[in-house]
Amino acid sequence: MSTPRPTEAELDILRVLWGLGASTVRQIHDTLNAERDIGYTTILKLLQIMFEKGLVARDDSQKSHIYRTTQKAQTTQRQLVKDLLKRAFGGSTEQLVLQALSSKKTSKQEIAEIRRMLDELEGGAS
Amino acid sequence: MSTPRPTEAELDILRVLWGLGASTVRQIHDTLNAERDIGYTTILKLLQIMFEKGLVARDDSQKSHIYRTTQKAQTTQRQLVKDLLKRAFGGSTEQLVLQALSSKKTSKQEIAEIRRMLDELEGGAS
DNA sequence: GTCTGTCAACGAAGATCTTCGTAGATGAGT
DNA sequence: ACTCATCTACGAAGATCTTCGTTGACAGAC
Repeated sequence: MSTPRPTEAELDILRVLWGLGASTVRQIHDTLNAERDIGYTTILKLLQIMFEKGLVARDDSQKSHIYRTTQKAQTTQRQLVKDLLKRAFGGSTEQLVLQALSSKKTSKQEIAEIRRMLDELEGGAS
Repeated sequence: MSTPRPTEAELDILRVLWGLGASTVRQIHDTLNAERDIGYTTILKLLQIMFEKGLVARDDSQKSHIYRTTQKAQTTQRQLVKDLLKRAFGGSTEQLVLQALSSKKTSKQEIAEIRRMLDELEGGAS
């Protein structure tokens, strides 16, 4: 039983948690509310739903419960990429990478970084 | 007024249209129904909705209307990648590329292909 | 001209997602 | 003990998405 794919609003919250680490509803709301108008109880409700889905865990030993992700950012991100790869690119990794690189101006530094990753990947794997 | 992001079911249909080119509802249904059980009228309804959204155009000069995409596959794919980049990766292209490459075993050939793309990208752009 | 199969149009039910108001609990300060 | 601020829990409304049944149009076969 794996965790389901997060919805859009849920992903917003996960993104905040990846940035802040374990947080209270208040902290998450403050962060997210700076980007877009959103009610406190909306965040709370979402976290409760995410808790039921297993997307987050919580420590309720304090009055203000503390939420944290159950999956590493990498794991969730990889799943999302895998989905997109299958649903939109028919599994063609290089097409996805191509669009990723051309969807945004990519700096020479980033390109060098990616080259390094390719080297590692080629060196290590089959 | 740009076209909205396709939903999951809509993307299934776009993927078929990218593969087949302009098609009738029947053709799309036959293709998609081979993958998963789905009613004919479901496809029809989706195409009508997609038509209203501007995701597809249609030629209704024949009894069987013929649908085609209004955007090139590349355009839609790039938009989807851009969204994912922003929503899940905080804009870090290299993280996305990294996850793309490690989400599936990537062949040496694919890696070489990607290297070539990097060369081109670096040659042309800033 | 009637029957049969195929088609588009329409409406609607059910699921899921998003959002928030309200109510009730709890702890801090006075 | 009372009040105020803060917190969780709950329910529900509205939006969107997904799916398909039904209906009526139409064309070809007989």
